[in-house]
Amino acid sequence: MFNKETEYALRGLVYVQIQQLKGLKPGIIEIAKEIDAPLFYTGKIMQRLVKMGFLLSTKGKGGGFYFDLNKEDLPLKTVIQAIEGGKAYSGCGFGLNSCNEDQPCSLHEQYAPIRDAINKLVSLNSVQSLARDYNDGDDILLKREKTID
Amino acid sequence: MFNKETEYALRGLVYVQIQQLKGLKPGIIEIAKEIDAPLFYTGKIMQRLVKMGFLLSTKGKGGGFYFDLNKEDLPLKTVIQAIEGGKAYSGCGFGLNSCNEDQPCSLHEQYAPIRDAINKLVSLNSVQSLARDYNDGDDILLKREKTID
DNA sequence: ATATTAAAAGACCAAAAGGTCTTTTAATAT
DNA sequence: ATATTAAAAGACCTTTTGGTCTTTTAATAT
Ligand code: FES
Ligand code: FES
Repeated sequence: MFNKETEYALRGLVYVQIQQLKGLKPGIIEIAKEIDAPLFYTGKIMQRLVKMGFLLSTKGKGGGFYFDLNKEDLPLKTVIQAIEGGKAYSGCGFGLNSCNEDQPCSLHEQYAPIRDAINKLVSLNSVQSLARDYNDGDDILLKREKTID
Repeated sequence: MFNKETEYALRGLVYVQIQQLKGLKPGIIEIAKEIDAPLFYTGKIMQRLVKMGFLLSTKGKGGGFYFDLNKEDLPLKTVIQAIEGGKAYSGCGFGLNSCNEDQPCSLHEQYAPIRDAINKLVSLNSVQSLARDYNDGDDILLKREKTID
């Protein structure tokens, strides 16, 4: 669905928000462990997210990542677009030059509603809404135990 | 949506089928030009498809690519899976360990129907059905003229 | 036979994605 | 002030994806 960087970014952001709801400010080591992502890579990605302005951080003792409470909710789409670019889920399913209604490909009629649904999903869901959902009970959002076979 | 190799493969297969309906047997040079893909890369991909048993080819004069008429229609999904592997559109939208109903993530309820729709689309549409649709009139399946700006 | 044609095989290359690690900078606590 | 802590910066590496090109093999036509 998404590439690794986007996946780790979304999971990391949601994890930070979950902790923030508990009044905590997690660091890279904790985040990487909890979202089950490579430590240094997670660090790099979180730093990129800070530079992009999606969240804040402080260095030193007691430091970590946190959200500016004055900012509005961050839709998944905003993060996805910032990392993967606008082409994600905006183009033709068949790889033609940008999909449109006037010159639809054979798959357009079937694909367009799917693409619209994906767009809706990532627009309506935010880092904050997912974190709130998570807080409501289930503990399987970020890291799932591998089923024993 | 798909990676380049899958895109070129699908376009190439559909193009071969379209030509076959006209009694023709296109070669790499023609295919690459018509589907607007890199010549040598197209060649490599078409060869891989032959080796995978999706279509046939003959060398030498009058040679080219064609389908075994005795075989049944080739669903897009079969091609996609052969190239990109089974993980495509079978996993969790959030990157957890394989999506399932028992331990759904926060997005599962919204994502599952989308994933199912994609699966249905690539299962119900085949190289042959797309080629037949194409033959019905519109000429924009494989290569679209860039709109003048 | 042999010249021609076109796919098959495979070596090779470039860019992007994914990932690791060290050094530097900025907080905080003592 | 200085030791400690943790993010920032950035060099570096590996794998995958995407792509190019040459050589070989197998058809066909003369
Ligand atoms: S034109 Fe191909 S999906 Fe819209
Ligand atoms: S468990 Fe995440 S989409 Fe199904």
